[in-house]
Amino acid sequence: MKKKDTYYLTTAIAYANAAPHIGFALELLYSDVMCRYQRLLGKEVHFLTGTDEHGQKIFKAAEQSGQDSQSFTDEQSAKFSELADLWNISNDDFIRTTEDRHKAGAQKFWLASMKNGDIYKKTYTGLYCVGCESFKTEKDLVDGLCPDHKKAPEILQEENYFFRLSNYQKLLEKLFEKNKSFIVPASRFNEMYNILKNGLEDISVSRSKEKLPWGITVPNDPTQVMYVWFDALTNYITALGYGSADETNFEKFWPAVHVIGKEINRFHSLLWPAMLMSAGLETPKQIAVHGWMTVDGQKMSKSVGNVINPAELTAEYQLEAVRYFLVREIPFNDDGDFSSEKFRERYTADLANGLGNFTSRVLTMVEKYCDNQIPAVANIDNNFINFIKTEIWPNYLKNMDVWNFVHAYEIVWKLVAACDQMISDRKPWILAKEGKIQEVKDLLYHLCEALRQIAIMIYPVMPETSEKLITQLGLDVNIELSKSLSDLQEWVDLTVGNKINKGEILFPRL
RNA sequence: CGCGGGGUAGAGCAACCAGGCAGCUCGCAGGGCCCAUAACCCUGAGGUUCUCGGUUCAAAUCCGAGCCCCGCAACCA
Repeated sequence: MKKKDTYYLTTAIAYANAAPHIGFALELLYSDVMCRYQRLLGKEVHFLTGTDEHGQKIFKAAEQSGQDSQSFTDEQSAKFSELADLWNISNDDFIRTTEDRHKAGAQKFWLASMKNGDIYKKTYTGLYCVGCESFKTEKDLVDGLCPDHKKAPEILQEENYFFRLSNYQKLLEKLFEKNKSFIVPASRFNEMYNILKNGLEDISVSRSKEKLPWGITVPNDPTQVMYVWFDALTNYITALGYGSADETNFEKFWPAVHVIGKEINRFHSLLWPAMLMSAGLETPKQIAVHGWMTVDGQKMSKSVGNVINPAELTAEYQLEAVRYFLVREIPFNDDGDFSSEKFRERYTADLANGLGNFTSRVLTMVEKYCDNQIPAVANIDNNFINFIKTEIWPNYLKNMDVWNFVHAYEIVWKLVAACDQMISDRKPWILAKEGKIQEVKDLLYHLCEALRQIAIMIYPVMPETSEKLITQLGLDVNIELSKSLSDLQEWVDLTVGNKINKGEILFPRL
């Protein structure tokens, strides 16, 4: 089974107990950039996102809102798929854990794991807080009391199903040793590797239905529902049709690259691979762990009141600019800060004064000096071509490949700066006055071609701007974007004589 | 002694692994230009590289001690 031309990427599924958080938008965005890039590389991409809709918190949130759980989650989940549309996310599928295709698959998965002897019943004795309706650990308690309800928890026994995570200690270690980029960045890999080496214990993977009616029923035991994580993680394969009559997509696309936030790394890097091994399936290709966004240097929190609503953010600023800012400013492998001030700075410097102004000056000159047409070139500047070919593209590609979008786009803007500098050096307005019109045309031809290549490089992060640029150069968007990246990065003859379409200013000053 | 990351111009970061003129972006000051969105180009100012000690011809870099910030552990996105 050959899969080298496919690329399957998932975001974590968002827990749908509240309105979408900017952090999830960021995760969607990183994923979208990578998927669009992979499509440019010619891969057949399958991009999945969705919502996680079971568990205690959802059940309670629904109760509080006075709705039944299903209509509550219908409403919540819609907000997330709307966000994906609003942010121009190119996902191919959107899964909800309350869908039948997921529930059926999750149960199949349970049975596969159970058949291998990895799921067993055990009586669990724990400290149960009636107020919270959940078990507490010693560490949760303050002075022996539940911090939320100020009551001592009861000692309660419950029979649950457990997953033999401990069985996979050795196999997981092997997985980690064999593939050092199983988790990126390396710091996250090390974190998990250390936890792993400290030893894994079996974990409880079901709850009594009596206490928690909102979940997927354990196969052959109507008294129990699956623990949300055991349920949720399987979305990555149930969405591909695992366990259904048609497993074509599963065969074709699995295993996945999982894009997740650092807070759920354990579940994805330790529990999930063990679950997959238990069900006799391939482990994920990679876990890519991104950092968090701070606002004005502070952690976002409801009590501070600095939580950013993604829809409000893009209502205030141009979506493409927001996408660029986040990708350029919040490094994938680390935390990064958002502030209006930083946004304006980068917008003005990179988009308005940088790319936008550069586009504008080039197209205006083509209008003015070349009768609005892509000029014919007499002398090719090999230094310039080599610069793009050897300094820009390889660096761009190398960084995009490893989620280093910050550097990849830094490189692209180096090209913009080099072009601006070239205009200053050659002074086309003087050449024009001196009647050296072919020299002007040669220069402008090079600048137009550079602009075309820049349009391709920015496509993953600013697809609409990319298309605008391509159109302005008198090219056909559909034809250009259907070409392979190796063709697109070659220096080509733009269609000489093509009319350019100078449009609106790309990025007006704020 | 739980594990790990970090402290470098006003801000954000690079250089550290493998010691050799401390670099980039933004901001600031001055100059140039007139194709362009008051944009663009050039020059300049600005550093006790957290502290103390050690190794070395030479330390931001290596070693030791300390101070401070942060992440994971702990269903935060």
